[in-house]
Amino acid sequence: MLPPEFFKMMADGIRLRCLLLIARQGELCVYELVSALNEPQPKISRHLAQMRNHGLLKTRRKDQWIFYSVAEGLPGWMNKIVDGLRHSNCLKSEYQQDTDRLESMPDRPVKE
Amino acid sequence: MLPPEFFKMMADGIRLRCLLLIARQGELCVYELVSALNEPQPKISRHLAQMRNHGLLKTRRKDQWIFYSVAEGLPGWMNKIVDGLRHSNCLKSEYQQDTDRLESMPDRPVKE
DNA sequence: CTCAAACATGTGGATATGCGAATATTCGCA
DNA sequence: TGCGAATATTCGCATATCCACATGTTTGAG
Repeated sequence: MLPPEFFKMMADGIRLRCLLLIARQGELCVYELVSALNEPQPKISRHLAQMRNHGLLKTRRKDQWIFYSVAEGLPGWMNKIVDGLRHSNCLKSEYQQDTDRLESMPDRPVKE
Repeated sequence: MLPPEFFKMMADGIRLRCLLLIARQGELCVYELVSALNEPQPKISRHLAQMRNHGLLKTRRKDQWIFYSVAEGLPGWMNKIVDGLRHSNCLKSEYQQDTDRLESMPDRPVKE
Protein backbone atom coordinates (compact mmCIF):
# COMPACT_ATOMS: atom_id res chain seq x y z
CA MET A 1 0.00 0.00 0.00
CA LEU A 2 1.33 3.40 -0.96
CA PRO A 3 1.28 6.39 1.40
CA PRO A 4 -1.70 8.27 -0.08
CA GLU A 5 -3.82 5.13 0.11
CA PHE A 6 -2.74 4.52 3.68
CA PHE A 7 -3.42 8.09 4.70
CA LYS A 8 -6.90 7.87 3.22
CA MET A 9 -7.56 5.02 5.62
CA MET A 10 -6.32 7.14 8.51
CA ALA A 11 -8.31 10.18 7.39
CA ASP A 12 -11.57 9.12 9.01
CA GLY A 13 -12.26 9.48 12.71
CA ILE A 14 -14.12 6.20 13.00
CA ARG A 15 -11.40 4.21 11.24
CA LEU A 16 -8.68 5.87 13.25
CA ARG A 17 -10.37 5.17 16.56
CA CYS A 18 -10.99 1.54 15.56
CA LEU A 19 -7.43 1.02 14.48
CA LEU A 20 -5.87 2.56 17.56
CA LEU A 21 -8.17 0.70 19.90
CA ILE A 22 -7.45 -2.58 18.14
CA ALA A 23 -3.72 -1.88 18.15
CA ARG A 24 -3.85 -1.23 21.86
CA GLN A 25 -6.10 -4.11 22.80
CA GLY A 26 -4.61 -6.75 20.52
CA GLU A 27 -7.89 -7.88 19.03
CA LEU A 28 -11.52 -6.84 19.28
CA CYS A 29 -14.78 -8.13 17.84
CA VAL A 30 -17.25 -5.89 16.02
CA TYR A 31 -19.63 -5.55 18.90
CA GLU A 32 -16.86 -4.49 21.25
CA LEU A 33 -16.01 -1.73 18.81
CA VAL A 34 -19.67 -0.80 18.42
CA SER A 35 -19.89 -0.39 22.19
CA ALA A 36 -16.57 1.36 22.59
CA LEU A 37 -17.16 3.91 19.86
CA ASN A 38 -20.90 4.14 20.50
CA GLU A 39 -21.70 4.07 16.78
CA PRO A 40 -24.14 1.96 14.71
CA GLN A 41 -23.01 -1.54 13.83
CA PRO A 42 -23.21 -1.25 9.99
CA LYS A 43 -21.08 1.85 10.14
CA ILE A 44 -18.40 0.09 12.15
CA SER A 45 -18.56 -3.03 10.00
CA ARG A 46 -18.09 -1.11 6.81
CA HIS A 47 -15.05 0.77 8.05
CA LEU A 48 -13.51 -2.43 9.35
CA ALA A 49 -14.08 -4.17 6.02
CA GLN A 50 -12.47 -1.26 4.26
CA MET A 51 -9.33 -1.51 6.37
CA ARG A 52 -9.22 -5.25 5.96
CA ASN A 53 -9.56 -4.96 2.20
CA HIS A 54 -6.63 -2.60 2.20
CA GLY A 55 -4.53 -5.07 4.16
CA LEU A 56 -4.44 -3.04 7.34
CA LEU A 57 -6.46 -5.45 9.48
CA LYS A 58 -6.93 -9.20 9.56
CA THR A 59 -9.73 -11.29 11.01
CA ARG A 60 -10.12 -14.53 12.88
CA ARG A 61 -13.37 -16.31 13.66
CA LYS A 62 -14.01 -17.66 17.15
CA ASP A 63 -17.50 -19.09 17.67
CA GLN A 64 -19.99 -16.45 16.75
CA TRP A 65 -17.49 -13.59 16.88
CA ILE A 66 -15.08 -12.19 14.36
CA PHE A 67 -12.00 -10.69 15.91
CA TYR A 68 -10.11 -7.95 14.16
CA SER A 69 -6.43 -7.32 14.72
CA VAL A 70 -3.69 -5.36 13.03
CA ALA A 71 -2.26 -7.23 10.06
CA GLU A 72 1.24 -8.61 10.38
CA GLY A 73 4.10 -7.60 8.16
CA LEU A 74 3.08 -4.01 7.58
CA PRO A 75 5.84 -1.79 6.19
CA GLY A 76 7.99 -0.10 8.80
CA TRP A 77 6.86 3.39 7.98
CA MET A 78 3.24 2.41 8.63
CA ASN A 79 3.95 0.81 11.96
CA LYS A 80 5.92 3.85 12.99
CA ILE A 81 2.93 6.07 12.28
CA VAL A 82 0.47 3.87 14.15
CA ASP A 83 2.81 3.49 17.13
CA GLY A 84 3.60 7.19 17.06
CA LEU A 85 -0.08 8.01 17.33
CA ARG A 86 -0.64 5.45 20.05
CA HIS A 87 2.04 7.01 22.20
CA SER A 88 1.22 10.60 21.39
CA ASN A 89 -1.35 12.42 23.44
CA CYS A 90 -3.12 14.08 20.53
CA LEU A 91 -6.01 11.63 20.75
CA LYS A 92 -5.75 10.92 24.44
CA SER A 93 -9.19 12.02 25.59
CA GLU A 94 -11.02 10.39 22.69
CA TYR A 95 -9.12 7.19 23.23
CA GLN A 96 -9.82 7.30 26.95
CA GLN A 97 -13.57 7.61 26.40
CA ASP A 98 -13.54 4.70 23.97
CA THR A 99 -11.58 2.58 26.42
CA ASP A 100 -13.91 3.44 29.26
CA ARG A 101 -16.97 2.44 27.27
CA LEU A 102 -15.25 -0.75 26.20
CA GLU A 103 -14.40 -1.72 29.74
CA SER A 104 -17.82 -0.96 31.10
CA MET A 105 -19.48 -3.10 28.44
CA PRO A 106 -21.31 -6.18 29.73
CA ASP A 107 -20.80 -9.73 28.46
CA ARG A 108 -17.57 -9.21 26.58
CA PRO A 109 -16.59 -12.31 24.62
CA VAL A 110 -13.67 -14.37 25.87
CA LYS A 111 -10.67 -14.54 23.58
CA GLU A 112 -9.09 -17.89 24.16
CA MET B 1 -5.16 20.27 13.68
CA LEU B 2 -6.45 16.87 14.64
CA PRO B 3 -5.14 13.63 13.14
CA PRO B 4 -8.01 12.93 10.70
CA GLU B 5 -7.72 16.42 9.27
CA PHE B 6 -3.96 16.07 8.96
CA PHE B 7 -4.24 12.69 7.29
CA LYS B 8 -6.69 14.11 4.78
CA MET B 9 -3.99 16.53 3.76
CA MET B 10 -1.53 13.69 3.34
CA ALA B 11 -4.04 11.55 1.44
CA ASP B 12 -3.42 13.13 -1.94
CA GLY B 13 -0.41 12.30 -4.09
CA ILE B 14 0.14 15.86 -5.28
CA ARG B 15 -0.01 17.32 -1.78
CA LEU B 16 2.28 14.65 -0.40
CA ARG B 17 4.89 15.16 -3.11
CA CYS B 18 4.76 18.93 -2.63
CA LEU B 19 5.11 18.66 1.12
CA LEU B 20 8.02 16.23 1.03
CA LEU B 21 9.86 18.19 -1.63
CA ILE B 22 9.38 21.41 0.31
CA ALA B 23 10.47 19.74 3.53
CA ARG B 24 13.60 18.50 1.87
CA GLN B 25 14.47 21.66 -0.04
CA GLY B 26 13.64 24.16 2.68
CA GLU B 27 11.48 26.37 0.52
CA LEU B 28 10.21 26.34 -3.03
CA CYS B 29 8.15 28.69 -5.17
CA VAL B 30 5.08 27.58 -7.07
CA TYR B 31 6.77 27.37 -10.42
CA GLU B 32 9.54 25.18 -9.05
CA LEU B 33 6.89 22.78 -7.82
CA VAL B 34 5.04 22.97 -11.13
CA SER B 35 8.23 21.94 -12.90
CA ALA B 36 9.27 19.33 -10.37
CA LEU B 37 5.91 17.57 -10.32
CA ASN B 38 5.17 18.25 -13.98
CA GLU B 39 1.57 19.23 -13.21
CA PRO B 40 -0.53 22.26 -14.21
CA GLN B 41 -0.01 25.41 -12.19
CA PRO B 42 -3.59 25.93 -10.95
CA LYS B 43 -3.59 22.39 -9.64
CA ILE B 44 -0.40 22.94 -7.67
CA SER B 45 -1.59 26.33 -6.42
CA ARG B 46 -4.83 24.92 -5.14
CA HIS B 47 -3.17 22.15 -3.18
CA LEU B 48 -0.60 24.52 -1.73
CA ALA B 49 -3.34 26.92 -0.64
CA GLN B 50 -5.17 24.06 1.00
CA MET B 51 -2.14 23.06 3.04
CA ARG B 52 -1.46 26.64 3.96
CA ASN B 53 -5.05 27.15 5.07
CA HIS B 54 -4.69 24.12 7.30
CA GLY B 55 -1.55 25.54 8.86
CA LEU B 56 0.82 23.02 7.36
CA LEU B 57 2.71 25.44 5.13
CA LYS B 58 3.63 29.11 5.35
CA THR B 59 4.55 31.57 2.63
CA ARG B 60 6.99 34.40 2.14
CA ARG B 61 7.07 36.79 -0.76
CA LYS B 62 10.34 37.61 -2.49
CA ASP B 63 10.00 39.84 -5.53
CA GLN B 64 7.61 38.15 -7.90
CA TRP B 65 7.80 34.75 -6.24
CA ILE B 66 5.99 33.24 -3.33
CA PHE B 67 8.04 30.72 -1.45
CA TYR B 68 6.36 27.94 0.45
CA SER B 69 7.94 26.24 3.43
CA VAL B 70 6.81 23.95 6.20
CA ALA B 71 5.14 25.90 8.99
CA GLU B 72 6.98 26.19 12.27
CA GLY B 73 5.68 24.87 15.54
CA LEU B 74 3.83 21.86 14.20
CA PRO B 75 2.93 19.26 16.84
CA GLY B 76 5.57 16.62 17.42
CA TRP B 77 3.50 13.75 16.12
CA MET B 78 3.10 15.55 12.78
CA ASN B 79 6.78 16.28 12.38
CA LYS B 80 7.55 12.67 13.19
CA ILE B 81 5.31 11.50 10.38
CA VAL B 82 6.73 13.90 7.84
CA ASP B 83 10.30 13.10 8.83
CA GLY B 84 9.54 9.40 8.89
CA LEU B 85 8.29 9.58 5.33
CA ARG B 86 11.26 11.63 4.22
CA HIS B 87 13.68 9.03 5.51
CA SER B 88 11.69 6.01 4.45
CA ASN B 89 12.19 4.63 0.99
CA CYS B 90 8.51 4.06 0.22
CA LEU B 91 8.39 7.12 -2.00
CA LYS B 92 12.00 7.05 -3.09
CA SER B 93 11.56 6.72 -6.86
CA GLU B 94 8.77 9.27 -7.07
CA TYR B 95 10.76 11.68 -4.99
CA GLN B 96 13.85 11.09 -7.09
CA GLN B 97 12.00 11.92 -10.30
CA ASP B 98 10.62 15.11 -8.80
CA THR B 99 14.04 16.14 -7.61
CA ASP B 100 15.61 15.43 -10.98
CA ARG B 101 13.04 17.56 -12.76
CA LEU B 102 13.53 20.32 -10.21
CA GLU B 103 17.27 20.36 -10.67
CA SER B 104 17.14 20.32 -14.44
CA MET B 105 14.74 23.26 -14.48
CA PRO B 106 16.12 26.43 -16.11
CA ASP B 107 16.11 29.87 -14.50
CA ARG B 108 15.36 28.86 -10.94
CA PRO B 109 14.76 31.88 -8.73
CA VAL B 110 17.42 32.81 -6.22
CA LYS B 111 16.41 32.60 -2.57
CA GLU B 112 18.39 35.23 -0.77
C1' DC C 1 -34.87 -27.43 11.90
C1' DT C 2 -35.68 -23.03 13.82
C1' DC C 3 -34.38 -19.05 15.95
C1' DA C 4 -31.63 -15.31 17.63
C1' DA C 5 -27.16 -13.19 17.90
C1' DA C 6 -23.26 -11.37 15.38
C1' DC C 7 -21.79 -9.59 11.41
C1' DA C 8 -22.03 -8.09 6.42
C1' DT C 9 -23.94 -5.83 2.49
C1' DG C 10 -27.38 -3.35 -0.76
C1' DT C 11 -29.50 1.07 -1.77
C1' DG C 12 -30.31 5.80 -2.31
C1' DG C 13 -29.14 10.39 -1.15
C1' DA C 14 -26.34 14.25 0.72
C1' DT C 15 -21.96 16.19 0.81
C1' DA C 16 -17.10 16.51 -0.28
C1' DT C 17 -13.27 16.23 -3.29
C1' DG C 18 -10.44 16.79 -7.41
C1' DC C 19 -10.06 18.32 -11.93
C1' DG C 20 -9.59 21.21 -16.42
C1' DA C 21 -10.39 25.45 -18.48
C1' DA C 22 -10.88 30.06 -18.13
C1' DT C 23 -10.21 34.23 -15.70
C1' DA C 24 -8.56 37.29 -11.99
C1' DT C 25 -4.96 39.26 -9.17
C1' DT C 26 -0.49 40.96 -7.85
C1' DC C 27 3.98 42.52 -8.63
C1' DG C 28 8.13 44.42 -10.94
C1' DC C 29 9.62 46.82 -14.73
C1' DA C 30 9.86 49.60 -19.07
C1' DT D 1 0.59 53.68 -17.20
C1' DG D 2 0.78 49.44 -19.53
C1' DC D 3 2.61 44.81 -19.89
C1' DG D 4 4.14 40.24 -18.87
C1' DA D 5 5.42 36.87 -15.39
C1' DA D 6 4.01 34.50 -11.26
C1' DT D 7 0.36 33.11 -8.61
C1' DA D 8 -4.58 32.70 -7.16
C1' DT D 9 -9.39 31.91 -7.83
C1' DT D 10 -13.90 30.87 -10.08
C1' DC D 11 -16.87 27.70 -12.40
C1' DG D 12 -19.00 23.51 -13.87
C1' DC D 13 -18.66 18.79 -13.80
C1' DA D 14 -17.45 14.02 -12.64
C1' DT D 15 -16.49 11.04 -9.07
C1' DA D 16 -15.73 9.58 -4.42
C1' DT D 17 -17.07 9.37 0.26
C1' DC D 18 -19.99 8.82 4.12
C1' DC D 19 -24.26 7.95 6.08
C1' DA D 20 -28.93 5.89 7.66
C1' DC D 21 -31.99 2.43 6.89
C1' DA D 22 -33.20 -1.90 5.49
C1' DT D 23 -32.06 -6.50 4.37
C1' DG D 24 -28.78 -10.71 3.87
C1' DT D 25 -25.76 -14.13 5.68
C1' DT D 26 -23.55 -17.08 8.89
C1' DT D 27 -23.16 -19.24 13.23
C1' DG D 28 -24.27 -21.76 17.45
C1' DA D 29 -27.93 -23.08 20.67
C1' DG D 30 -31.90 -25.64 21.67
